[in-house]
Amino acid sequence: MAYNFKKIEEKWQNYWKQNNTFHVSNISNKKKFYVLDMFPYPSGAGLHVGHPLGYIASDIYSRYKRHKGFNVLHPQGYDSFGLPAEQYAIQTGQHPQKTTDENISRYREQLDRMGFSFDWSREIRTSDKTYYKWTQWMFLLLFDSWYDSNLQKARPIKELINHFKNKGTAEIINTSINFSAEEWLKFDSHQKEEILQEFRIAYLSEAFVNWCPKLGTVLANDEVIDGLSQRGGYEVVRKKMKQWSIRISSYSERLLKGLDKIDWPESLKDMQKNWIGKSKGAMIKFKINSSSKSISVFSTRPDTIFGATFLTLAPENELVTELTTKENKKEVEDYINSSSKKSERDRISDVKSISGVFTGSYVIHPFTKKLLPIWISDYVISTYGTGAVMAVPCGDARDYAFAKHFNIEIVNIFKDVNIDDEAFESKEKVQITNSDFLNDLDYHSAFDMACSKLNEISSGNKTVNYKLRDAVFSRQRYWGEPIPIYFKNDIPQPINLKYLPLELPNVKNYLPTENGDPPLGNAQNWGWDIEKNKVVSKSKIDEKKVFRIELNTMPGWAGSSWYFNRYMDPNNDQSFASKDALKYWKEVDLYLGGSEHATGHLLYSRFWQMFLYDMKLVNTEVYAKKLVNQGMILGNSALIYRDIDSGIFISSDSLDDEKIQKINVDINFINQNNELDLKQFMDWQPEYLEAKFKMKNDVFKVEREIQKMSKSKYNVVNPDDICDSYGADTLRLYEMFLGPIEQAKPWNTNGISGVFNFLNKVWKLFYDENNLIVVDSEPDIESLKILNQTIKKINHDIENFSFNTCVSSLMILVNKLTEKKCSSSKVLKPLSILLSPFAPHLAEELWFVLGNENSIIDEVFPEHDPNLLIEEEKNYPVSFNGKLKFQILLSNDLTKQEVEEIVSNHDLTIKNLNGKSIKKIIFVPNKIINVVC
RNA sequence: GCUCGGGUGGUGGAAUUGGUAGACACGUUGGACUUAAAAUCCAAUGAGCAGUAAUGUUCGUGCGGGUUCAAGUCCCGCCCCGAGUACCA
Repeated sequence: MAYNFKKIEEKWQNYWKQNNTFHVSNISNKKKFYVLDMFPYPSGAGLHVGHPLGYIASDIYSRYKRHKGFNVLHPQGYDSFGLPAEQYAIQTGQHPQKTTDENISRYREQLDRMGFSFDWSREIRTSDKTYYKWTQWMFLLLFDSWYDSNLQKARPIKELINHFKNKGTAEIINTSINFSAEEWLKFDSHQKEEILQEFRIAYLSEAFVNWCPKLGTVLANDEVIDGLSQRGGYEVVRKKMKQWSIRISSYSERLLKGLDKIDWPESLKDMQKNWIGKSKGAMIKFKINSSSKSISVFSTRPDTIFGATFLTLAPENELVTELTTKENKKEVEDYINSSSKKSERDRISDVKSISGVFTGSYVIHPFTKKLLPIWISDYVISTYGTGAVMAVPCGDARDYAFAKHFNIEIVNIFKDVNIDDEAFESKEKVQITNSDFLNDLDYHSAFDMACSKLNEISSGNKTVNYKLRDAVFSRQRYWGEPIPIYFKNDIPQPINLKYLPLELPNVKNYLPTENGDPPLGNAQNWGWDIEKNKVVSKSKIDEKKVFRIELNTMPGWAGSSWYFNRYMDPNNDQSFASKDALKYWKEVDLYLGGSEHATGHLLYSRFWQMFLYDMKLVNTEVYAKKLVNQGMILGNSALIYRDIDSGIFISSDSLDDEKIQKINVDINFINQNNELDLKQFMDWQPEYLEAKFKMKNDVFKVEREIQKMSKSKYNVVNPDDICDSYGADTLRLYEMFLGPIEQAKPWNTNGISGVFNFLNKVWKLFYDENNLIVVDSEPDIESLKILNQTIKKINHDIENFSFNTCVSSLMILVNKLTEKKCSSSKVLKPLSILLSPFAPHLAEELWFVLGNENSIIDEVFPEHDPNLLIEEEKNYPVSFNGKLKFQILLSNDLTKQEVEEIVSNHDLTIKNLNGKSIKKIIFVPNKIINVVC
């Protein structure tokens, strides 16, 4: 009988479905274990081979834990709000809800084929109103909260208002606003709200966006390539807009400290640490020469203050207009204009070109009272520190280059250091000179001294700065959660929690309105009636009873920042999850997903959970104890060149000196010789219908590049074909066999037949051409030994998420059993269970043919018998330098004397006591001896 | 640019974390079975040199240095590739 994977897989998938095998209860006397995957965004391209990599790994672990006797929660859902569905809606006019639903059912079909042990009764979708109701609810909590820096936690805004009523801003730290209780009571509602906005965790502020004037819309960074829009290749500028933001920066210190409490990969923690970017330094105030104002600067090197010879401001700095003198006005405006066309990333990463412009104004050095010129340069970023830099050319490479370029004075404050050619950036082994009271001090003492002197003359103080910025929360998009806020006389008002969800309205057009409003501006019914407490027609807005509703929607990260809590109790409509459910499941025990989320989702969700914890809504501040990163499966992308000036597409082999933009095209349009099918390409998107090409010998070649597999890169490979020709079990094993899960790797199917052969070999241990050949007799000792070795190794390797080596071990075992013709049920039974997490369909079938009636999933995972694992000693000589040389590796129980005896004996061999019996092998005279004869 | 990874045969990758580099697969070559092919099974397979052969020997983990009796593994300096870089998810 042959291995019929199709029949087997169908049979067991149906069995699991009919028996609710993977349904998990919140009530159990077993220990709980929560295994979570990062839920997918249901893109139109379907599930690609990269998605299952993590899901297979987590499924193996979940099934393993279940075999070990845990009550395992292993849910799945969809992060179903997002940009691509909206872009598709713009192109086709179809409602994103419709395409999202279609994509989800496609995903579900694909997921079902792979035999995952998900409990689908707990499925969630972020775009479902029963889900986003709670996202909106949490947003309003953020709106109605402030961060108390004294207590280091979030508190209800009401408590702050009470505090203002009684004490004004007294005792409130980390704020620049000051008023008394009496003053507070006299403020009108506008003024009060303005002040509260400085404290609310969700607040309105001006922030920069990518604005494309030609398309009349805000673009995501992903839609901008080399400063031009991906669609059409138009100019994009940075423009200020009123935006909702989340004050995540107030949690900087806790987010940093919290890293110590979680078992996440060190590299990922490092990334978050650096992203939060804590640095110690000083806030230094420089008085402006020509006005009463001053410029505050954050510097990590207050010790070098006497080396400061100018100040540099970001072009966006609010003081720029005021500081610019008449003579410099045109130059400054031109400069600001040109830098608004550069992306922030380009500005920071371009270290080679030096640009800047003098404002014409000066500040006064707090100690020397010398005048320092104020310059503007776009390497200074408005969102880091104060958007102004104290430039010390002798101690900073960038300032040095800037000063040389513009002929600004350079003062050397480092004793015995030559700075003729470059700045001296080290803090170590140097004394300060030329610096008045800091002379002869080292870095640390000078740092402290400078800070205390600044404090004395009220020109600054020691401070800590974080790079982490508040998170912009508004999107000028349709397909996202509506923000449950209406505006009464321009004051944002929360919609009462009772009336959530605020449902996403229908619109005729998913593009921004003619006057530049977000797509929700197209909604007819988008007024909030405060008497009826419901949405009414916009035409009824009268600013008395009916008010306009916020037009922006929430970003993708809103719904994904708390979803792990929802799985615990997904159908609850009284709360986001019941207290009992939250208490039982508590937190995620194993979270599996890509490291590309390191500074996005994985930081936002930690913040969100901390906030919920502060609000006493969850029981733990840490939502995922352990995180394992799955490396990305990379795709082989195809890119074509577009001439920026003419818009003509250029074949990759006929590029001259054109300035080009690279565009990803669908890999399905490319043949084996990397040639593009022009017809398919032109039909692909409306804007390419009229495309013109520069070709060579009538063919158009593309460039190939390895990139992450993603719909936006059009390089997606589906797993369906592999399920069709080899089956899900083969796919599962193969994806694991490809390499360690943490490692990124390009997709290829070269070795898949090896894994398929393995499953066939397993099958042949049970069946010959016609019959079941399993026998009850005792197995031979060698088969038993290797079985026990494998059991030991697999237990160890699963716990360490080393699934690729598990597969290898299984292969070795099966090869051995085949060689030994071992068909004893005493070996095949444990083999089936070992196989179960990896190839669950086949394992179930084998378990069944061995005469068992119940699913294999609740069988106890085998433990090895230590008596069968006594290591054999291996003997072999080593030689080098033309002479025979022996290494004697000693076990701990050999004495020196015994060693000498062995050495003196000329009949030497080397004993390799194989790792287990001796832990560490160290050199002479302790445990290793080299002997030359 | 900055932060974090990675680089081992023709290919994917092993290597008990400093102790026999190349497990397990793929591919390739040869053989068995077959009229033939597919499938399956067996054998060889890092490169070079010597030898009919068993075998011996040199070189080999991106590049250049270093530490060590011993380095794929640790340290210093480079090169290349990937991810993220604050509105893709």
